[in-house]
Amino acid sequence: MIFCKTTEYALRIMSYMAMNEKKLYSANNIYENLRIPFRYLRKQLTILSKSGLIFSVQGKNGGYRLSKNLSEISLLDIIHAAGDNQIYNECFFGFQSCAFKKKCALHYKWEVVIESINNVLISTTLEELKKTGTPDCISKNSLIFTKNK
Amino acid sequence: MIFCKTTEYALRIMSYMAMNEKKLYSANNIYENLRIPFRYLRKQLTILSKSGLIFSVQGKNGGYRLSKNLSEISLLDIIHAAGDNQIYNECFFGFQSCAFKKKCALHYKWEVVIESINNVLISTTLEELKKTGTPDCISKNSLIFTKNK
DNA sequence: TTTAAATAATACCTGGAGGTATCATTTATG
DNA sequence: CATAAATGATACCTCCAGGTATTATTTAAA
Ligand code: SF4
Ligand code: SF4
Repeated sequence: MIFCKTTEYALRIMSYMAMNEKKLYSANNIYENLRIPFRYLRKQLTILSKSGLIFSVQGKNGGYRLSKNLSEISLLDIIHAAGDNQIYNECFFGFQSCAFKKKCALHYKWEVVIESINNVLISTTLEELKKTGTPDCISKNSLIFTKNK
Repeated sequence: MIFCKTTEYALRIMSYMAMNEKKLYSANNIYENLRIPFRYLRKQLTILSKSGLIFSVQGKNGGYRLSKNLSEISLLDIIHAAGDNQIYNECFFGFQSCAFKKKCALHYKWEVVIESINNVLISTTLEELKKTGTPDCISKNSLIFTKNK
């Protein structure tokens, strides 16, 4: 699945919030739509707030709102904001670095894969996602995971 | 890093053993070259044996040997043999399946990435790896991780 | 000014991946 | 046949991602 759950959650949340960049989304609202375990969701939202990609408004009628333009938030930004510092290493076998001139059969093949991943993550912004309306898809999909608060 | 450690270990082990398909490799030999934590390595070797990709010879001078032709062992085979049942899901957000006609902006973009991963895993066999001599690279690289038995 | 609805902080619980430790079994060889 | 060198089986340890629980703080609005 490539991303860890927490990162996936962050991607879902941010994509959902991209629906309406002006709106203040409460944790409750997000929970109702994404069905991410409530208390964990709350925790992640504060983490995302601290990252600066969104900001929070406390008190009654509070919530969260994007703090940048959609076009200024890439998927990679979100991944980092979620605290996922995983680097998409280029060695297929997971070695830190290859000290050898002669590369194995996988080296270049895999480099292409890694680059295509990074390319998607860097070049795709929330703006692009909004156009095709992901969040709707997301919220409906998540109804599969029926959980109680 | 895409693969879990255990899977990485399996890939390293099998690639190393592909160097000489006739040879019986002892756990000690593999340890000396790959520096995978010894007892864990032992455990993984028995798992790989049970999977059928390699077989073990017990007793003095025993060890492990590939039980198929190099061309018959793909990277995906190895991953499965290592007990890694992860399916390379096509939904970027990690949803099980998309019940919607209208796909989000990431759907096709990501499908391409996933397919390229699966393509490498399915189409690359140990035969191909042997040609370029990965194992040497692997063994030298692993000396970085100096551990004691 | 009190209350209720929201977020913040903090500490704890849990399962499973990765790693250890110990003992049992197999077998070549002197 | 005794020994040493190998693998097999099993049980345990440890850390951390993911998830819970509790209490504190902020603020709109009745
Ligand atoms: S040559 Fe192969 S083993 Fe060495 S760094 Fe590249 S992918 Fe990894
Ligand atoms: S359309 Fe988007 S959210 Fe829906 S399954 Fe495809 S990638 Fe996932």
